[in-house]
Amino acid sequence: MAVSEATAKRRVTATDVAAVAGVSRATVGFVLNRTRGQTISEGTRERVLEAALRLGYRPNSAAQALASGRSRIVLFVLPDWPVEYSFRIYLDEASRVLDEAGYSLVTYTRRPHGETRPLWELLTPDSVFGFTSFSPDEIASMRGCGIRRIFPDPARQEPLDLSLAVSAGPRLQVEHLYEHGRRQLAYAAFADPLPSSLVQARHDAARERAHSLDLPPVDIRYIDYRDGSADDAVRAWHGAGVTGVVAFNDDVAAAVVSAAIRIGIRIPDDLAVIGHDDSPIATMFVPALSTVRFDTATLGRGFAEYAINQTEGRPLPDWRPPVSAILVRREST
Amino acid sequence: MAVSEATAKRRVTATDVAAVAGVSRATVGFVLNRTRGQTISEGTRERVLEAALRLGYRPNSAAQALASGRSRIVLFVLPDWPVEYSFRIYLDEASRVLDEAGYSLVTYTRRPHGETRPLWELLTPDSVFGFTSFSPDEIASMRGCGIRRIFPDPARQEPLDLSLAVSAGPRLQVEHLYEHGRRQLAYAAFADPLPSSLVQARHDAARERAHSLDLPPVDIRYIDYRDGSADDAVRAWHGAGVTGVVAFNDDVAAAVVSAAIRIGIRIPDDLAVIGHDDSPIATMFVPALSTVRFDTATLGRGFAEYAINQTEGRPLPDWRPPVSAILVRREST
DNA sequence: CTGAAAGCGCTTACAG
DNA sequence: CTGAAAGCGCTTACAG
Repeated sequence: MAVSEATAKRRVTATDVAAVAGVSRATVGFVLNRTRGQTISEGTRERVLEAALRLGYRPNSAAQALASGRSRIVLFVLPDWPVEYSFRIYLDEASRVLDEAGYSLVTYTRRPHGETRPLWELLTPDSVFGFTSFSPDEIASMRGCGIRRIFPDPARQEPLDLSLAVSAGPRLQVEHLYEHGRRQLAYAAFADPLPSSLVQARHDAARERAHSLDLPPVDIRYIDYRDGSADDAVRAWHGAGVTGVVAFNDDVAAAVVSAAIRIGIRIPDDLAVIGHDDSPIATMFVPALSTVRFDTATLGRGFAEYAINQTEGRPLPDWRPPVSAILVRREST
Repeated sequence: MAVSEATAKRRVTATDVAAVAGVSRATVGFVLNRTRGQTISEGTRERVLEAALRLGYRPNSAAQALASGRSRIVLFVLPDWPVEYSFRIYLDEASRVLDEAGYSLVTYTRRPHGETRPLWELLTPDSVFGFTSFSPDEIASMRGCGIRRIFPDPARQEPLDLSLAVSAGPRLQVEHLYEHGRRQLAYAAFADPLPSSLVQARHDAARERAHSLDLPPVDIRYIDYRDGSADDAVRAWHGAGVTGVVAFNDDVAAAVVSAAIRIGIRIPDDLAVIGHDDSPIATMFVPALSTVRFDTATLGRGFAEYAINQTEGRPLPDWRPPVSAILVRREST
C-alpha cells in the first residue's frame, strides 16, 4: 500500500531500493552497475536485485550522466540527404552491437535550417560520429559542451571515412562494364546538390579505375530525374559513342535507363547501365537493373566495434571498415 | 590566460559566468532561461549575456534535466519497417517547429532484437509519440521511468492515429479508378509482415470506399517483389476481370505494373494501377505511376503543434491532423 | 565486504 | 531587483 502509493506519486529511486533491501544507496549502485573493484556478498547482491525488480527501479539517466560525466550515448550525425536504402540495415546492426556494450546509438539528421540548439548539446553524447566531416563551428559547439571524441576530426587527419565503401562500389561498377567489353564509359551523377561530396568521391573512384584500365576519359553528367536532364545526357552520350554508364545510385540508373527507352536506345545492347546500392527499384525496374550491393550488416558491426573502442579511448590502430562489395548482374548490362 | 586554461581543462559552468558577470548563479539561470516572474535589470542582463557568450557557456543538459525534471526531448518512435519516402519531410518540419518551441525531436526505430534498455529510459523524454501503438510492456517501461505523456495511450482511447492520413489516400485511389470507369477493383498489399497494421488499415479504407460506391468486392493479394507473387496476382486478376488495382504504395504498384508488362497485359488499357506516396520510383518508372501525394510539410507542422500542446499538458480538444491528399495522374491509369 | 559523505551543475522556492 | 541555499538522484573516492 505504502509502496504502491509512493510508486504512483513519484519515481522509484535508489534510496527506495536501498531501504527495501536494507543496504546503503552506494551498495545499490555497486550491485546494479556491477562496479569493478567492489566485492559484494552474494546475499546482499540478491536482496538488492530482488528489491530493484520488485519496485520496478529504473535509474535516472540524467542523474547518472551528471554524476559520472558520461551519458552512454553515441550520436551518429547523418547527412541532410536521403541515405541509401541499405543504410538502415547498417544502422540496425551498429545499434545492436553498441547496445550490447551498454551504449545507445542515436541518429541525428542535420536540419537545413539550423536549430537553436543542436542535438549534441541536448544529449551530450560520449562521442559523435559524422557520416561526413564537421564544420569548424560544429566542432567548436561540440567541444564547448564537453564532447571529447569526435570523428572524423579534421585536427587529427582522421583517415576513416564513415561513408565507408566509397571507392569499392565504383571500382566494381567500372570493372564489370569493362569485362563486358564496354570501353567508352560515362558517369551519371546525381544533380541534387546535397550529397555532392559523396557524388564527387564516387566519381573520382570510378574515373581512377577507368584510367588504370587504360580507358578513355569518363564523361560526367548530372541527372535530375524530375526534368529532362537524363534525356539530354543519354542523347549526348549516344552521339559520343558511350557504351557503358556508371550511375551514382540505382535511382539515377533508373532515370538513365528510362530516358534511353523513351529515346529508343536499346538496353543493354546499345548502352549498358549499372547502378549502386541494390535498392528495391533495381529489382522492380523493367529492365531490372544491374547494381552493386554491400554487406551492410557486417559494415554496421564494424562501425560499432570502431565506435566502442574510440568512445572508450582505445583506438584500434590498424582498423579498416570491413567493406565487401558484390556485383549483382541483372538486365541492364 | 587563466580563463583559457580553465576552458581547456573543464567545461564552463554557470558559476564561471556568474563570477565574470559579478552576479549569483541563480541570476545567470534567470537571465539565460528568461524565467517568467523574475524581473532582471537591463544592465545585469547584458553583463550575464555578454559573459556567457564570451566564455562559450553551454548549460549542462543532464543537470538541467535533473534539477527541473524535464528533458525538453520529444521522442518519436518509428515503426520497424522502412517508412515512406515523404516521411522525412514530415519529420523535418515537425523537428523545426518543435525546435522553435524549445524541444528537440529524437526519432527512434524499434530494433527487432530488443535492447537491454530502450532509448526512452536513457533519454527520459518529456513525451513519447508512437507511429503505431505501444505494447503494455512498453507502456509499463515508460511509466516506470517517469514518462507521463504517451501517445497513443490505449488507456485513454486516444483517437489520434499518428500514421495520420490512413484513409484519405486509399479513398482517393479508389475514387480515381472509379472516375475512369474501372469497376472491378483489386488491392495489392505488401507481403512484408512488418507494416501489416498499416496495410490492413489502408486496405480497409479502400474496401469501404469501394463498397460505398456500390462496387463489387475488392480482391486482396499480397505482393512480394522478390518472388513471383506479382505475376500470380496479375494473372489471377486478369482472369477474374479486374480492371483497376489499388496498390499499398508505389513500390508495390511498380511490382504489379512490371509483372503486367512481362505477361503482356497493357497498362493502363487492360489494367489501371495506382500507387501511394508519390515516391521517386513513381516518376522514374516506365510507365510513370499514377499515385497519391500528401502535403507532408503541413502534416509535420500539425504534428508538432499537437505534440507541443500535449507535452505541456494542454491538449487541444478538437485537433485533427491537417491531412490533404492530392491525386497525381501519370501513365499507369 | 559495506556505509557516510562529497560532489556533479543545474532549478526554484524563499528571503530580503 | 538579486542572492543564499536546498534539492534533483546518482557516482565514487575514502573510511572502516
